[in-house]
Amino acid sequence: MPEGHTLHRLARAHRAQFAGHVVHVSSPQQRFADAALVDGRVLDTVEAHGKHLFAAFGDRVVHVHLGLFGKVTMGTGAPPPPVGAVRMRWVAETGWSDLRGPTACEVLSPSEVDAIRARLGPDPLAPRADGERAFARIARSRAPIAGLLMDQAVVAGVGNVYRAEILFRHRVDPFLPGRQLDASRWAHLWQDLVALMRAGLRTGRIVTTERADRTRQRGPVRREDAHYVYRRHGLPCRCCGMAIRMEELAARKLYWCPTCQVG
DNA sequence: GCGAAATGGGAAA
DNA sequence: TTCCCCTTTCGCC
Repeated sequence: MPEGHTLHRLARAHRAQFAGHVVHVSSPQQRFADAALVDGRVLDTVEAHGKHLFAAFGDRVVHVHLGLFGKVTMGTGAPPPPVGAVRMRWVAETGWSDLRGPTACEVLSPSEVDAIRARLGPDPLAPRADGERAFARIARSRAPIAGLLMDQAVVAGVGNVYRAEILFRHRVDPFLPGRQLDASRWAHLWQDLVALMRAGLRTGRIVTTERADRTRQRGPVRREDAHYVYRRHGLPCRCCGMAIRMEELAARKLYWCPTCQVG
């Protein structure tokens, strides 16, 4: 489930399990030849910025981007025999981790990492993320807000689920040009996005149909009740009953309520 | 067993 | 805007 919260969870889990340990890095699938460059080194730390993951082994950094299909499985004890296409495997005395299907899995220098980070917008899950910086770009763009939210140079870490849900929660028309979005409306949306993604970081799920600050107090939300509009195309809006709509925007499916989200 | 879809993004046109 | 890549899972024969 690779939106930003997933990467921050992975960073945290890998720090907890591998930081300070010698890691044996390999590529059972053989498609990550550079594994040898970091194999046997001590892992310093792992950080996430948006949907990018950076694992530092001294001056060599493993950069991972899961893309749409990438997945990580990990465990303690001895690693199981590799099943399927394992691009990268980590094994340490504390456990193991397998990476499958990533868009990117490469070894970079610190300056190459800086270059990637420099082109990313603020990450709502970063400690002092600056929503104003994102708004500065939004406010001078004619592009639809739904597209801007998915642009990692504007906001890093938002994917198709969070963008559809955050727009619904604030009743924003997804096709509204960025420059027509009020600063105060954006400020509320950003604040809510931070809370929502923090809840996702805590729970490992994207649940948007209740207030983010209450997700721990209530019983588990059923899968079919977790979203307002995402993949609810044709189903009645939870607020007005109108059929939720779906349309492709920049090759990604966009879901919204045509009556709740206007103007 | 096969085709489609899935939380992405980069390069090419 | 269109194509292409990555892998697994699910629905439908």
